[in-house]
Amino acid sequence: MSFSYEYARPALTVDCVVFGLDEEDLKVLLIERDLPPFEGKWALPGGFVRIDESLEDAALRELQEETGLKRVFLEQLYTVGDLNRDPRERVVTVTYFALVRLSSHKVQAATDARQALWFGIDDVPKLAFDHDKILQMAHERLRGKVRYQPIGFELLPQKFTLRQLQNLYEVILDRELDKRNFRKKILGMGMLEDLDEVETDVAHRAARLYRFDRKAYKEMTKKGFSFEI
Amino acid sequence: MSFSYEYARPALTVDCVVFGLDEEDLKVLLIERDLPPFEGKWALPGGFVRIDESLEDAALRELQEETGLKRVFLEQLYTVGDLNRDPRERVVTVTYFALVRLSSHKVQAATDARQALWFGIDDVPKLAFDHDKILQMAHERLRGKVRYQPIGFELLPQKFTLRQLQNLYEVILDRELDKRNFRKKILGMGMLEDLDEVETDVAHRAARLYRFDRKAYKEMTKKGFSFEI
DNA sequence: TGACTTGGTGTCAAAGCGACAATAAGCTAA
DNA sequence: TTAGCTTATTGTCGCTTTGACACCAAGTCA
Repeated sequence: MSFSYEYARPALTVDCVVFGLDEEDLKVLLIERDLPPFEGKWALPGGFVRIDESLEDAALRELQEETGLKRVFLEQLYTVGDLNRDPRERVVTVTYFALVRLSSHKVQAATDARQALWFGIDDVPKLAFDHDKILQMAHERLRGKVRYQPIGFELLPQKFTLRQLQNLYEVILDRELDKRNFRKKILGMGMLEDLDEVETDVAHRAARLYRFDRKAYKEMTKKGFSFEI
Repeated sequence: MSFSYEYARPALTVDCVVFGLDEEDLKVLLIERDLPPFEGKWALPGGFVRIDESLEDAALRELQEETGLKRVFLEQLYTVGDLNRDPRERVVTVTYFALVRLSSHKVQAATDARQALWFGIDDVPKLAFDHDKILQMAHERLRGKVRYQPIGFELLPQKFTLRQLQNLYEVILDRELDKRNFRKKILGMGMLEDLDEVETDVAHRAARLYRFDRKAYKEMTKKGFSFEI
């Protein structure tokens, strides 16, 4: 069976840049390709869009098929359609990006992928296609977004310490923040719920645990509050 | 002649949201469709991507063909691929948005369009396809962007008065700004060149003319300056 | 020349920002 | 038991930025 059209059509794919936080390092999820072209090379998880699924559904499906990741929140990033980005033929790809809690997602390679692995953002090898460029764009978007949207919380465990939160911002923004000013600012926003618990199994004074208060945050944005770090 | 593929492929199009400023109103460029579907309805200029042109080239070509507009600066906005957004078949569209000086661009309908016209942003009729949604998204992007990037200058004549600039921000942000504070802030940024000229043909005291100093602005951003209104 | 319209300017109080250091709590090892 | 180590927690102060606010200047027109 085949499909015919009056004019040539580019193939349409989706690719996903998934970020995670592992203790103190920002990581990105990559797969090792099991098919040509670029067989054996590392690449972003992704694949062809089927005619009867939305773009986001395609991205979610490919992500699950190739890495085992389910139910992540995807945000569209950019659509790349340069003429020779795929050696086979004209391919246009819609890219997505996502943030996940590394600890709560087991990854496992499957269809079309030999392996799925988390790479430290500074240890990413040369990627297939123009995926380096896409990854770079996603990284920039992350840096930009984290400053005015509370997306950092997607990357942390549900319960976290202020030190973890600050560390996350320092890793993503790639600069140090003053501990006192950071705490003052974040706590002053009133969107952290103090759980009245402390962390355990640390060899020093235990820090208090907090939780992101989604409801409070929504209320605040409705009233014109604007998050900013 | 026809083209066959093993799997069904969505058609790929581009659509453009072009904003302009007319004295005091924000306008958007629309075309009246001359072909089914939605023949006779107003829509965003756009059309099919050819197999041998980049997405942006396609957008520029369609814009020129349908409205006569040339050499505009396009920025990619979003890619829409819902299943039934086109009654004919599955169509995925990559949307772009642009800002132009209304005065320096004559528009004229051509291919596939009966007319090309500027509509006040509040007087836009019901559009073909899901173009209403796309326009709304573009409008939000514009509002968001204008606050932290000096894009407003794309919409004004090269020489402009501070009143014109302030009016632009008021129209886009949809709120009034304090004249003194606005001038203090904008002039304090040091990216306006005082031309030592005044406007003419006004029935009151003539205002000084300024020009956006692109070079100074670039220097400043290099040094970490961040534009913000 | 007087009335009208818009252009252009400065101050002050409040809030927010960044720089800065000392004590508290809990663990470990002697 | 205690000394020492590590990290948690907290507040002040000066500076800058922000937003509120009102009057005179310049030019046109009748």
